[in-house]
Amino acid sequence: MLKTHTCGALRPTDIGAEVQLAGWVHRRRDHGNLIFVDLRDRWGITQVIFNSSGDADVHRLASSLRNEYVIQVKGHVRSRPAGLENPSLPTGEIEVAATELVILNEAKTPVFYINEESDVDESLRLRYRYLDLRRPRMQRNIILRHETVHFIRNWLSAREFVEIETPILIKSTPEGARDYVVPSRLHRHKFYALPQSPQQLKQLLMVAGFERYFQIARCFRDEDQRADRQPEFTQLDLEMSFVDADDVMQLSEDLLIELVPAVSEKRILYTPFPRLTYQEAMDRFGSDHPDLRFGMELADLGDIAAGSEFRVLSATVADGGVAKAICVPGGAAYSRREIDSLVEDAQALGAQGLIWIAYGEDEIRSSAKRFLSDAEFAAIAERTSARPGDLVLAVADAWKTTCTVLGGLRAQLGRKLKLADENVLAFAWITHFPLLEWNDEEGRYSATHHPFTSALDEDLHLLETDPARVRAKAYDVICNGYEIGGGSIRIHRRDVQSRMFAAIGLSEEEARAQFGHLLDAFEFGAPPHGGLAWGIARLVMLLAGEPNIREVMAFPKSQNAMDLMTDAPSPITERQLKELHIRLNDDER
RNA sequence: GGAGGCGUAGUGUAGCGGUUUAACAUGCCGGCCUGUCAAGCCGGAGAUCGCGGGUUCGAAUCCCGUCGCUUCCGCCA
Repeated sequence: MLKTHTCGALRPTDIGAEVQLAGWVHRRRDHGNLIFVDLRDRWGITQVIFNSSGDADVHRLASSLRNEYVIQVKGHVRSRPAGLENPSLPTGEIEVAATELVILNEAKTPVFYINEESDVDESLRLRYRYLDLRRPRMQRNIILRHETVHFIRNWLSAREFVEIETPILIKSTPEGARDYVVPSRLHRHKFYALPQSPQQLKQLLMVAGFERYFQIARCFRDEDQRADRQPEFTQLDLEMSFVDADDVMQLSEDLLIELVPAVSEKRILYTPFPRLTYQEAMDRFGSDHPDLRFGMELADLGDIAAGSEFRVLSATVADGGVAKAICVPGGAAYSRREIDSLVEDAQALGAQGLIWIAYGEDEIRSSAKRFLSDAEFAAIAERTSARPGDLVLAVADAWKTTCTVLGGLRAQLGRKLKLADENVLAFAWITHFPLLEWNDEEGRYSATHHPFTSALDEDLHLLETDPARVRAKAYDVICNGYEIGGGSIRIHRRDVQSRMFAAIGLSEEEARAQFGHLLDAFEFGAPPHGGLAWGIARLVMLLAGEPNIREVMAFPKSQNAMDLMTDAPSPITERQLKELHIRLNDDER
């Protein structure tokens, strides 16, 4: 070892010891005859002092040090003079008086500050990720991620789960997200796909009798990015046999409840985790992954709307739509411009329009001033608990549109008004998702979750007659407005799986071609099974209090899926293309 | 595929409603300095204002296009 101690280790009890440290020059303060160097490694910072009254060569060499030089120092530990301790450093009571100095490597001036927290252009950070990762924030986050994964592995291993790796080169299936594909050299014109998740493989592991499986699994989806979404990501993937939905939820809830205090300072708001049905989550919060750290719930104005002279309201309700509203505390003070921008936001979210009512101290301003009676304004205020000074935003539209628009505004205003306590994690379960969703584009139903999800026993008989009403044995775990994970009890019977494929418009032949391995397996004694998967980075992002997923990934991609450091994706050679039997279509470049 | 934001010395920003030597902070280089810890003081270098085109007597500034980063919608079994 080039060092006897880390830069975070030395304490007053070490005074007098001869030590050797190695690390990066975090900062230097050159007083001429006296040079202070803050030496940094992963574990901390130790002040090293070079004095011209000592070895002149060492002192001269020290004056050539610059930020981020990699050095090795030998010296003895001594206490700092009285009154000159640095209480903000764990090593602040001591310093190392250097007797020897080796410059292990010089460094160019960093392209951005490593030694202070400051905003840097994202593309620079990504291009020089190895420098970005030196910064304390990133070191903390990456280590937190390690601790999280480590805890999960130990916890599950202690409960007889087996970690099993599944292949990265698998079969492409057109259902679901767009696959990343890999051309085959040995098989002309054929392709592997990278897994969107190990879903089918873990089900086959249940058929294989492992009963309790998990994996920290890399997954790939060729879809566009979001702040919480990368094309390549890591899941905690988990599957169990002979369980029902409650068993899987309880186990992962227990894991989360023990994990959070073990790795973070965050407090879990509600235990046990509240359980909301999909219907209830949409009705009350306008989202299937609402932020439960604040209220601002959607109020139903159905009865008020039904009896109103205001046609926009009454006709919508008469046509089977709904009318709902949220109350924005203090919103009556918003300028007309701010309100107009909320109307625009609502339209961008899919609403035909947004009715706003500003309840002032002595007068009411409203976009529906001419259409609503005083009694109706009063009834709406009562229903939404609006007080003088508040702003009510109402939407009348189809149920789902109304809910998602108001849910979107609720999320946006919650952030703007800082209604959420950032030290808190509000976990909850969302259950009773619809099994199928109508896909307008393809003119057929598609699976809400995935086509291996089983229906509620009491709804299964509707699969052929009224598919939209079938609810799933599926559950999502949500936190602070993010979907952290989801899972389900799977179909384990061949006949039921065939009915499901038929319900999403897959012919027997197509099902056979795409999922034959699964159907076959179900004929060899598949046990009842279910599981779930968490997005590891999303969870760590919340634990770290970070606003986006890149902050907890060592080497994330940019929004257009590029690796700005290595410049991937990049062209390949003609020879590689030839081996892969691929000819590029230059017309499409 | 669509909508918005940003792009000015190494870095972070100001200047944008037309007239500047393109400003400030920090970093960088040099000098002074024996108790600093975001060290201090003095001096210096450093920017074809992302790129291309247009309007104008004159463009960092206005217009068009393009590239990069980012946020959102679509998409994400």
